[in-house]
Amino acid sequence: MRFETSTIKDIAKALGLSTSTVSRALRDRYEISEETKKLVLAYAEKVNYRANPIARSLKERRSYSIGIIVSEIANNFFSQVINGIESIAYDRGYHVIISQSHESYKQEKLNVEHLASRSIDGLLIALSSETQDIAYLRNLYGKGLPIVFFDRVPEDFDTHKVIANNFKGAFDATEHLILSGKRTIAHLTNSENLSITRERLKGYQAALTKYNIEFRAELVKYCQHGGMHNAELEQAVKELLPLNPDGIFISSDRLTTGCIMAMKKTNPGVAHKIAIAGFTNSSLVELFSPSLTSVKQPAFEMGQVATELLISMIEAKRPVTEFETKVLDTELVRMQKPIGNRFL
Amino acid sequence: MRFETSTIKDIAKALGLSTSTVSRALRDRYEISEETKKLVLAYAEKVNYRANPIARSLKERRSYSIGIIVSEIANNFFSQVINGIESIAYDRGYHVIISQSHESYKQEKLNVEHLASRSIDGLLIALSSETQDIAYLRNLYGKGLPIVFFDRVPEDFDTHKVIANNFKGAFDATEHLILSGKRTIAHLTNSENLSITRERLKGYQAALTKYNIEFRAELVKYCQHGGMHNAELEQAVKELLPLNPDGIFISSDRLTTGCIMAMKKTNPGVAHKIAIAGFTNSSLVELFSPSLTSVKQPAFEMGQVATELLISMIEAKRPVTEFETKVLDTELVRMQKPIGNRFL
DNA sequence: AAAAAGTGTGCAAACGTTCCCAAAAACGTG
DNA sequence: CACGTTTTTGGGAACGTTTGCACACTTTTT
Repeated sequence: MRFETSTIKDIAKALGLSTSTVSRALRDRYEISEETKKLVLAYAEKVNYRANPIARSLKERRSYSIGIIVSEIANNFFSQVINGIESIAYDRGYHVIISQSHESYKQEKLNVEHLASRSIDGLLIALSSETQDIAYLRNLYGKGLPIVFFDRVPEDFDTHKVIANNFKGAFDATEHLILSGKRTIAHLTNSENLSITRERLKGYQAALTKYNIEFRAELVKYCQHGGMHNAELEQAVKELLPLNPDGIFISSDRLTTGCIMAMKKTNPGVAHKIAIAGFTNSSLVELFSPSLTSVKQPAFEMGQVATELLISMIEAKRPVTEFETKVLDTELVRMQKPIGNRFL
Repeated sequence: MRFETSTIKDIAKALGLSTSTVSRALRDRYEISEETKKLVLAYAEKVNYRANPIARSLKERRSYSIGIIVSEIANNFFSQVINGIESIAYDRGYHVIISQSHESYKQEKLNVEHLASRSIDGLLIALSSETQDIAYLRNLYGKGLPIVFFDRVPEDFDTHKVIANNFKGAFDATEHLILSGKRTIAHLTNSENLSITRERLKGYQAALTKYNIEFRAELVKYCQHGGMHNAELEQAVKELLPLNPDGIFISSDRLTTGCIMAMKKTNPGVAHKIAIAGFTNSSLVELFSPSLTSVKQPAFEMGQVATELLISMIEAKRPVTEFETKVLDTELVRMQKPIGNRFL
């Protein structure tokens, strides 16, 4: 069950030309007389000709599509990044294929390899929290697949990368808590595997240092699965609360919302007593209770920049050897103060 | 810049066989000796052979991929539907390509036609709130492209459809408000173009009727852009509040969150005085303040069912003529009562 | 022992493009 | 008007598969 469309051959036959001529007219390549070109174009328009992208891909050995790997599309940050990616990709004639790793290394690898076999022209990827071994990416990269990392990037991989200024974002958030008078500030974060985890931890520590607050390792809790499992989060919260933190800095979107949820569930009483600052791109934070201070990443822009870089690699005539790591600034959105004695 | 992989030809050459034999061994078709099959399979495994899906698509005139059109992936409901779709599609060997209409008819049409030209084998679509004219879909459908609608479905289009029990969901939510003592219940809803709008309106009306509450048209506000524009939402809220509703039933995910946001912004004082019940699949509702009663759709399941139906159409040997409309039940999640005098 | 049936394999065409190469047409130029 | 040069066109291979057909060989049937 497939539907018929007119091909270049049909046009050639109808016009008494060769397929090569028609192809040239359509693609506007090489020398071709203005006259025949017009003729062909007019006829193509008339029969509503659409080039078959599959055939084109086969011949040209590229697909005009780029693969995206994120852990979860149901995540404000990532869906905004994807919107940024699309905005550039479509403009430049590329299609995007989105895959989700669900924070699983196995799934991530499977998806990447699936995409690669579908001859994507390039890959945009934010690593899963489980990922430690990126040999399979090196392998593909070595074979010539352009890759640009964003958000969660590996350290020793020579290619373009786009990240937020995680250090500063974390520093600002922590400093904000300190300036509101908090002294026992916990840090709930993602798997140590991730670059963002390490960078944000450093920002957190730097802020403590600046204000002469001792860093206490037991106040830092890692969630290996990035908050995908509720049990993990609740466990972390359960371990943290007995230490009586008066503030908590949380380092990722899902963890932030998940943590508040876990606190409300396990210790509803204290949820409002602890000041929260966390990375999140949710547009709904204003509705949250308890309210929180959030670090917003320029997600849309991150997607755009990463895509520009990727396309530049794809379309480069010679292998690219100069790589850059773009760092984009985050924005601190301060908690809204309660009005009166009601939490609004 | 493209990377080399081994082809069927390479294998044939290495093994001294013909490409046909290799192809048959790989595809496990026709009569082929157990022996050669093993030989080929072993070698293919060794060189990590991956069939080129592009070539296969060209030859077979199908792509093993299905297109998805939703208005927005950054929407809890739709991202859950997509997860459901993926769960089935991948199992059955299909790839999914996601496109967003951003509630724009033009964008929707463009995306669909783009997908069609990329020879997707079938289409799963939830119409944009702007869409009135679906002639272009009929056209493709007439040419043989299998289409299954979900959530937002057209009335007179003979194909499979999967929807939630919108009438009942709306009825339950409205009834809940009534049973909590509300008598002036407003209804904030999407564009009249959408099936879900009409069905939910009926459910709302039925509940009012059951409890002898007069239906007042001025209490119903439509948002043509489905809450994509803040101005639209704020305007609706501004028109609604002077009518002094004590309850409000909201008919979509984005509108629900958007409306609360708009109320808090424009009239923070009353936001907590109006009982809210709305359709939303957000996992974050528990964090919201004011809290609300929500109608949850079985989004994941909806994606699964729609995909099953679509694949059955794709793989049908003869044109399908018997169509079904599956209706899935919604779930009412009652508002959590405030604990003590704090809104938790 | 010959014919029929069954089994495994290879050849070659096809899917719809693009593009190299050569041929043909058009044009200058001495 | 013969020649070179430029412009335009067509032939045909190639991209990596799948598959109808034919052929060769083996086995069964008569």
